[in-house]
Amino acid sequence: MGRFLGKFDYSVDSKGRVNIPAKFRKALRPEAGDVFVICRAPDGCLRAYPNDLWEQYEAEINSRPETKENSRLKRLIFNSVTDSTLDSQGRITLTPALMAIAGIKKEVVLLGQSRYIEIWEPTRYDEYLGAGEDFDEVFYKSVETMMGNK
Amino acid sequence: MGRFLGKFDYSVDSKGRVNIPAKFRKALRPEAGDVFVICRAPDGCLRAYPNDLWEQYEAEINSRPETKENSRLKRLIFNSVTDSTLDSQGRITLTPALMAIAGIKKEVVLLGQSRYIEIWEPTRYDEYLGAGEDFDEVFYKSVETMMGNK
DNA sequence: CATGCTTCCCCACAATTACCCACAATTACC
DNA sequence: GGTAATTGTGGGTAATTGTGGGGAAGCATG
Repeated sequence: MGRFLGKFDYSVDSKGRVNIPAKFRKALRPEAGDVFVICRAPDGCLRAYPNDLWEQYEAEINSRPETKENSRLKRLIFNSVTDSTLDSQGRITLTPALMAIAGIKKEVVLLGQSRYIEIWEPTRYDEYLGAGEDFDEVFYKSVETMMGNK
Repeated sequence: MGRFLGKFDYSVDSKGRVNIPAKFRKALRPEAGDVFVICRAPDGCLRAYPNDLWEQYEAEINSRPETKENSRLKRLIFNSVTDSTLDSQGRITLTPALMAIAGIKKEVVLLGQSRYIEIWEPTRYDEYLGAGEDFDEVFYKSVETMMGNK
């Protein structure tokens, strides 16, 4: 319970609304109160955090020393952060600013990442996954050790 | 108890449902809650992990620092992960995406791998076993490698 | 105060999925 | 070896899900 698994392809309607898979809605803890916090993430995608998890993340950021670098990171993050409550059909709404950052137009990929959800523009997503080492290489290099030992 | 042994040939119906051998269902620990997590595995097959085992794996991934490399690994893994609960007849459901990855159409081979189950397309499975070094070679080589490293 | 624009809430509908039942073949058991 | 339970496979139906759009309720603007 409380985990997001699976890849889903959805469309964005003219109002910027994006469906959240029923599976993910069921995985949402009641503490999150049907609220997602959406922010920009590395490699050109967005992340939707359940509200309760975001609060932990926010606390962690605030606890960092206020160096020049941390201040800049904080401003970059908060510049595009938006919270969105699920509507009665189970959708969230993306702001134009968020869509611009991720290059999202009419289609999105939703990627369950266990504790949060990533939102990608489909083409950008395919290019990201296609670049670099392929699955078997990465698997044998990094995963096998751990899976084998436990 | 709690181990999957044996090779089974089953069919995939029009809804993507695949039977799980009664023997495997009995071996499933109650902590798994009749849930399997199915993901892509090396050499063109799939793996079905009992939920409790998968959760250990997931926790380990989540504990890693968010480096560029780890992020990519995480996305590659989660890209093809789906969880499936046994239905009332003891079957799991494969998504079209998973079937495409493994080249599965109408038939599958289920291979008990002690802690998890591998799912293969029959032809691909036979070719994999037939190609490359034979049993004796691999066996002795593997033992020697272990001796050398210890 | 009226007008336009946006935001939210509700309704509608096609497609998909989950749940249930059925049945033949196999296996277990006495 | 015969009978009863279990197992593997298929399909039908009802509920859910994904998607779109309409209309009321705010909020700024002229």
